[in-house]
Amino acid sequence: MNKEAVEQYDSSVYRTPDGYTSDIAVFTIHSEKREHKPPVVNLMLMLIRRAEQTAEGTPNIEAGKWALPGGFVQPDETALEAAHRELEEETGVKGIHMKHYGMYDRPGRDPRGWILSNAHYAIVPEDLLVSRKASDDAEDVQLFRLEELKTIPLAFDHAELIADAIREIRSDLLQTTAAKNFLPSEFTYSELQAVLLTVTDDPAIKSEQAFARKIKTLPFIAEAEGKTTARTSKKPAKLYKFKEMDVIKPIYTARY
Amino acid sequence: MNKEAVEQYDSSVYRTPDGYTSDIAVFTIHSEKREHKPPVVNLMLMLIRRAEQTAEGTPNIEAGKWALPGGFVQPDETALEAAHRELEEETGVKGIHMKHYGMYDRPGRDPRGWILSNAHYAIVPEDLLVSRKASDDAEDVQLFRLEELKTIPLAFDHAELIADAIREIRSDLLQTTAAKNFLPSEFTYSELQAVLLTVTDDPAIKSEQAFARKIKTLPFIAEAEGKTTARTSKKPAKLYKFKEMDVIKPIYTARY
DNA sequence: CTAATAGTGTCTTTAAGACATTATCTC
DNA sequence: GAGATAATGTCTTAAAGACACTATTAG
Repeated sequence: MNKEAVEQYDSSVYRTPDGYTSDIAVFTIHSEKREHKPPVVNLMLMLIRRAEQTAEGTPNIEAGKWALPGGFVQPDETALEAAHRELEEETGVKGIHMKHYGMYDRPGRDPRGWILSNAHYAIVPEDLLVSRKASDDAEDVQLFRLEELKTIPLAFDHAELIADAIREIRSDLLQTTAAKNFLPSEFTYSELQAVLLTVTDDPAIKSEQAFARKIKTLPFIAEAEGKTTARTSKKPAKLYKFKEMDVIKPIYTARY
Repeated sequence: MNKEAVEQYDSSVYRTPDGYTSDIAVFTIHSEKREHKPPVVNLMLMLIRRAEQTAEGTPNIEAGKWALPGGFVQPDETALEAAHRELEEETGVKGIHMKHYGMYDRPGRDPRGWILSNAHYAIVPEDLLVSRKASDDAEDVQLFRLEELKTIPLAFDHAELIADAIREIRSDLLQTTAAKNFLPSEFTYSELQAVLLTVTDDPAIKSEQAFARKIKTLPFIAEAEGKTTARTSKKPAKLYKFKEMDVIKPIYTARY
């Protein structure tokens, strides 16, 4: 590295952003048990309601509207690290799957100035969200079904961030092995199927028999030899697990 | 919007980034004709050699190393707009396909300070790059085959940006209709096949007969009725075009 | 026994894979 | 006619789709 060059560099010739934030679209799958009927399984998004006042007691921007959790990135961390830190501060959840999916930098998107947002989506198993920090007022943190999102007031350009997050998680669930982040390490065919059905109505995935057969032939899924569980039905069901491998299925071919 | 809140907001309580840059991985497909043999077709990446001195005459950081073209984003534009502007300034090329694929913000990635890089990849048909601006010294702008990239000195963390760009364009070419950006609006099966073969060796794509048959059944490709061209062979070949549609092919199913 | 999910048998239909053959044109 | 790419014919094999049927167990 050229030391002289570093010292001579004058960043003041360029205008610099007024802030760099990390936002998180936290998804979970909510399963609602019903008597004598299969459970209603839904993909849900966690939003927080912006407070009327800031911590300093001044009126808060976009107060009362719903927003993705997030906050300013510190100079000694990446936005991904900030997202993990903020999600833990907000919900007590840590160690979950998180992925960058977009960058939002349209001039005027935030009235406070030139503020960049690095957007991530997170996948959180439902049970982790239930054991949420007591410090959060339940009124201000809420899970929404995806259809509900059109009907509530959203802060800043978060309607756009959310629409993009949904598109991203949908394609990741169907085209990568991302579904594993909603599941225990060993799972039944019907558990995997339930995750996929939150984002698709493909008949080949909808049919129990077809899917139960298909899962055995998928190169990225292995049987957990000999293991079964009765957690999804009275009859014990075989357990499967994801293999560690990259999957690219070209749209131009049929097989793997 | 809450006006009082805007005025009371004090951005100085947070440290702000020292710069926001937009970088571009410019890909093109180079086709080298040979006598009595099929042409050698390769995916190539354009890089620029960093000057010894800045425009102000001071020593340049990372001078002499190869880097992705790019530069600082202005407050009145998005990084995507900046990428288009910079690519035109650099190569005279405009109106081409450009896509965000990553954000690079690791502390220390740029010795000049806390500098964020919003990375894009661009797809440029080869003939547009040939008519490059004369103002560029040919020595300092060069196309590299992907294998060559391991052997040349790269500036900053651009080795990482480039590796991610290659992964992204590879998966986009195979899993989306991105290949259309390397092709004329109407193309033969062998032209599409040549594009795909730059990023895959899938036997179903490699075989002429198999691919010529398969292209007729793809739901996102239509025949250009009655039209043919002889530009790829002595025998006139049918022309095809991409339909305007989203394609998601789940890894869990066989058909569309 | 009933109800529910798990899992198999089997037949039909469709598509993939392989390989040979024909078509069209330039040189 | 040689040589190149384009395109089809046809046979074999594998997989998808459909539907009936069996298995296991809680209540």
